[in-house]
Amino acid sequence: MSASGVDAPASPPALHVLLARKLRSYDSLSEPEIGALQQTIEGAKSFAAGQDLVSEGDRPGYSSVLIEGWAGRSKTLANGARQITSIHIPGDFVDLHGFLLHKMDHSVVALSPCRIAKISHEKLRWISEEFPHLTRLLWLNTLVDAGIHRNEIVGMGRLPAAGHLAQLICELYERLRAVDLASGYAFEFPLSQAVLADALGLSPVHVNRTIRELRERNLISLRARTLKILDWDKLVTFSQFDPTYLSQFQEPR
Amino acid sequence: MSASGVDAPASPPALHVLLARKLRSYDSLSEPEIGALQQTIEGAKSFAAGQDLVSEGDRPGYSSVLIEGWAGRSKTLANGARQITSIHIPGDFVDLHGFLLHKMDHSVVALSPCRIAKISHEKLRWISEEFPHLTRLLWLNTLVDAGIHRNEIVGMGRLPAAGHLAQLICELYERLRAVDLASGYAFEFPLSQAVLADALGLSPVHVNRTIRELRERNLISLRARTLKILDWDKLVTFSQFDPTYLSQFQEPR
DNA sequence: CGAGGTCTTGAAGACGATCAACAAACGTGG
DNA sequence: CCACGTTTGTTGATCGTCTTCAAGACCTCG
Repeated sequence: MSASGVDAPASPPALHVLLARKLRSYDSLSEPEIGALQQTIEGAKSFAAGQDLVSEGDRPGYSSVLIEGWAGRSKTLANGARQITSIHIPGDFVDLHGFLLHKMDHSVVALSPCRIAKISHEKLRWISEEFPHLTRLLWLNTLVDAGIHRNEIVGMGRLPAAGHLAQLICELYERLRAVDLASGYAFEFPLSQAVLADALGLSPVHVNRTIRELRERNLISLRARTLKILDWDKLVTFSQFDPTYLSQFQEPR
Repeated sequence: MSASGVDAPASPPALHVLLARKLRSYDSLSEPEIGALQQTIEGAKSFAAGQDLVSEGDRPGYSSVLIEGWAGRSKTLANGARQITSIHIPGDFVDLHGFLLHKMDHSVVALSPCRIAKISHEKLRWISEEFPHLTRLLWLNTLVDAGIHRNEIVGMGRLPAAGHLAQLICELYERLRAVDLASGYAFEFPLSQAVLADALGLSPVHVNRTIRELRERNLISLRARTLKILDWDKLVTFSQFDPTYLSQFQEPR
């Protein structure tokens, strides 16, 4: 992992800090709730880019939180085509839904070198029995995922490629900022154009041309795995991005 | 769950029956849980096709369960284009996520004449404090919605129009069967081609041609708002439909 | 029976896919 | 540190799917 020009923290924060920060963006946490989270954490595990953290059809006994790196939820079709349904960044619970869904309806794949920590489903069940408020925040976390999915559907169905890509960039920026992984309007962007194509439902060639369009419009720069948003307001207007669905505002829940 | 093979019931079932049936497809319910559901029900309300049950930006104090008719979650863009992110049928909680999201990130629109019942968020909170197992089933209900969204993303991103439509038909059939709204392989299908276009992210003209393709392949017939699946196995193969994500099997949750 | 919505079809055009070739960047071992 | 192979990015040409525009048929319901 390279030391980049972007000001990533010297060492990644502990899981419960990362997770607590995320849940706190929805509502404040009590001491016992933080303690409960802390207790549930199990050891970290590393994955190389391209590896499956979880595979379609699995029935994992735990859920995983990303500590470092990016991951994606992906489905692969008979002809080998892959669709990434959502992209995940540090602090994201990549398969919290596995707790109740049991059988995974998709894979979770490392899109860059990743480190995760686990929370057993047994302990999640304990939380759901003993900590209703914390449970609601975990539930909310999965509801935000669903909101991300809905936005993706709108992007795929009704936006042209450039608008769709711009929207994804806006969303990732807001989410990265919420976990302190952006410096100014720049952030590390570890995805190849081929991966981006699988996320957007486009061909790699067209992703290349779509990025060029955003460059030529002076909306972004992307080079050496660093993405810079050159004009946030114009990018938001261009993509019709509305961050409501991310629910990044504290309210009693 | 054995299909009775009979026509739709003469009068629609009471809300708590419909909802209990749905949640029971995930796991069995205790008497107190059924009692709790029963207590939370508030009066029914009717909507004409095209009306909003809930509008984007609303902060409703209750969530709605469809008793009769079809509804859709929809977002509208600046140019007036509409994208329906999911279609809902009787027994579906159309905006359970509003309980924790608070501000609606999309509208819910009646796609046919609808009747709904309400459950106040206050009572949902009470359930989440007092009935952890029932809460997990409600949570699961929203997770299945997210799975439906993910499947839609795959359909939009990586399937041709005909495959995508076929997939949607397979999904709707399975969901309708689960609430006894299919007789054999036929069911009432109240959507116009224009509405279907907004759900699939296509133009109405192309939806027309796509339906024709499925007809010509002898996969479906669609006439007088009645859809018949002529060859289930071929339709499943053609659309690569895999119902895992619907989680319609009982397990301890 | 008329009117509006819905369905159907044709023709032309746009957006994105595919195929092919090459350039640039990266990483690994010598 | 350079050489070399592999992955990633870039560009052009052609093709196909889906969109748009337009017109007419059909259906449904007052």
